[in-house]
Amino acid sequence: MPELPEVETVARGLQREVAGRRILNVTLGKTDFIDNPADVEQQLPGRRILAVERYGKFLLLRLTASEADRACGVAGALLVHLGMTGILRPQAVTEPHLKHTHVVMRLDDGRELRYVDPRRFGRIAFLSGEILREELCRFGLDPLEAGREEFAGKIRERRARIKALLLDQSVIRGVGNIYADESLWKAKIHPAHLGMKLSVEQVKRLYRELQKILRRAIELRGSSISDFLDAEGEPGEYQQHHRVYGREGEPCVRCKTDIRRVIVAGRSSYFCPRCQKAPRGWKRSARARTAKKK
DNA sequence: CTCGATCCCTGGACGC
DNA sequence: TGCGTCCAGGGATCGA
Repeated sequence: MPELPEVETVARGLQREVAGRRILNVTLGKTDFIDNPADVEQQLPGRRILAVERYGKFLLLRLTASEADRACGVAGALLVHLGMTGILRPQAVTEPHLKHTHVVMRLDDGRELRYVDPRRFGRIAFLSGEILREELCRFGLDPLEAGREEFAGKIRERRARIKALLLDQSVIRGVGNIYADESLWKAKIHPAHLGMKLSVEQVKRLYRELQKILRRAIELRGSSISDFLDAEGEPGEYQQHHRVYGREGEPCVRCKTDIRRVIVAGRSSYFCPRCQKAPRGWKRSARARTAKKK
């Protein structure tokens, strides 16, 4: 599932593979995850891909102004969110289309840039000018670019649970369930702690560990849990370094206590009950919630 | 402001 | 083998 390290890996691959290429035409399959399909179909052809960047969990394909109306044409960008199962990569025209191929962009080098996404949890949009600027402004800090003070400020001013804050793209952009749990474990913070209840020391540790984990995961080309592949069609390796994510019932590598899974902020959260002490009141309310549900 | 619930979607795991 | 059921997850949205 593509989070910051996976998207960064894809962005770097695409930058190598397709930056500089011109888009000749666009063919769409299912379009219910595309903001304005007609726009994508009409605006892309003729434009050149200037660069491919990562923005949070989005891929940002910077495009030139269109050839047809260079006089009044505006530069824009194609935003691609891979959702859970999205794969964006260039392939030879001779390669057969995989099932669930929903966007095909013919390039001027004879290849096709293809977007495949079985679950269609992703999003694609062509945006430019002020609209693009506004869209990007909705998101919070990039955890690798943010300073420690800035990061700490954003966390400690909020009463929401730290897990919810890490997942909230308008607070921190790019972190998802895997890297949230991994960094909280490393920093020894229970996911249900409230942002404003964390000590300066705890937030510092979280900032440091989150950055370290993200950087290491990028080096290993991300985590491939089920179907993540990068722009070259290769899986990542960071899943072999997960300490808590997906390891319910296995011993904590620090203290041997069994890893547990609870729902925090509506998401599965893996943690070590010994290394990551629950905040006061959490256990009781968690039990009450489970009981009520039954 | 923060929360949980619900929906979107498909494939994989699991039970019978 | 072949069903049905549950679950995964990011994000939008809605009501409490």
